[in-house]
Amino acid sequence: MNQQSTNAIRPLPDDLAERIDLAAQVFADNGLDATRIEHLAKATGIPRATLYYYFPGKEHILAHLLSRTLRQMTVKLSAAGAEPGTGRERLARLVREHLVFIGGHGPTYRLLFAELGRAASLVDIAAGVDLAIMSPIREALRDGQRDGSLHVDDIGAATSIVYGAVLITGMQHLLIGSDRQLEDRATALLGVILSGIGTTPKPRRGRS
Amino acid sequence: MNQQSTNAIRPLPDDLAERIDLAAQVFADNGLDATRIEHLAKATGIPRATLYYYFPGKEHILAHLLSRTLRQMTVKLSAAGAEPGTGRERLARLVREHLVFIGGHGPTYRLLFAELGRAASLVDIAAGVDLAIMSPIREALRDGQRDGSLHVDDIGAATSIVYGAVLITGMQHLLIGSDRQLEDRATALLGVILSGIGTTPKPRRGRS
DNA sequence: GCCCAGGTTGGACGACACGTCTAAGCTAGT
DNA sequence: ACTAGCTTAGACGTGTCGTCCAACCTGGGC
Repeated sequence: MNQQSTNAIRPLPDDLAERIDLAAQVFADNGLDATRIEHLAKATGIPRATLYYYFPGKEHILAHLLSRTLRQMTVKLSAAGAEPGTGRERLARLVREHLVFIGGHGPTYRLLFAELGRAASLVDIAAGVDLAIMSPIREALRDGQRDGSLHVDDIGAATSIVYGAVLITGMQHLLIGSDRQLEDRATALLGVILSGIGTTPKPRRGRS
Repeated sequence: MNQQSTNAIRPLPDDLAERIDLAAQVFADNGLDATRIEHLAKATGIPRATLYYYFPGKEHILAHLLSRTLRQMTVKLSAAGAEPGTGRERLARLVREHLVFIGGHGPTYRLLFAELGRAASLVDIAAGVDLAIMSPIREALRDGQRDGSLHVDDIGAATSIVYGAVLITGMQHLLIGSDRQLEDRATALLGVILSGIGTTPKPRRGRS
């Protein structure tokens, strides 16, 4: 299925498909409202008339970038979730690959984040996020429960926790930066998610 | 400190301050770009010229709404976190009050979410979120570690996990809806966060 | 080499929206 | 009665989006 057809009027030539990616930084820096078509033309090297030859308008260019980002995440995280291993190992891989994706796709990821909060979006971000991000997590949790590597009473809550933790950590990384490597953060996050932060009425608690 | 002065040109009369809140739904439904001043005038009952008498422009009206929402959250969550109790009890209260806030402030909460992803915002949302949301969580975790009601090795990671879980759960509630009460979701979330989802090499794991 | 269809593009243009400004009427205090 | 500030409609200038036209380029077919 050629999903880009909903945002582009016609298939994009290869070099134009490459260059349009440069629009992501402009949108991320300015937001849809303050981004001018002239800005996009300058940043991408694609003349205005050519942009309108391929896209119905500014918002469709943004939608194209978001759809493409969701597809990339779907491919990446499905692959990470599908590699052999216990549910726990797959979950660890998902958390790490997701944070690495965020680290490597800062502008487009912030666009996705902003768009999730916007009702009038041309892209069904919520559906895309469910497919690309939450389904692999859910699968790993379910399989982990089955293979004994995880203990999950409430898969829905656990899915929200894992995704939420990655999202906030990723956004902090993008907005604030950090000396900690994303891989280290992934390990720390997963450690706390697995161990929990509760205490049980036991004389001594062993570290796992 | 009158924080609204950075977004309003002059203090707002009481009835105007009330009516401007109605703009939140318009912004949430349409986004900044597609929201027209005329839309805002219609929804709030405040004429265009009056809006410009009090605000420098459309974006400042949005900024006003966001700042006010952050202040409300700061008040609400600081209070929830400051009530007497163990760290664990305060954390439970914070999670519940936060979700309840989301339930009662859908439009403005989605605006905050969208704005966090937008670089060109007039409001330092990241700073506002840290003050309003993450600080109370951090405090509760720290105190829980001290009073023995919680066991937290990595407070930064745990803070991201708690806030992220609430955020995703709240957004799901807003976007998808649910039959589950927010209070129930809060309880479920906290349960999983406290227990963790890992397994430890023990013959039997007690439920807490 | 010629022809043709489609791609590429600059720039003119109409429509729309933001924000500014003016002026008129209202309100409350003196 | 006067005055200052509030409230507001509507005219206006400017900027931007998106449409359209026309000219040039490119590649394939004959």
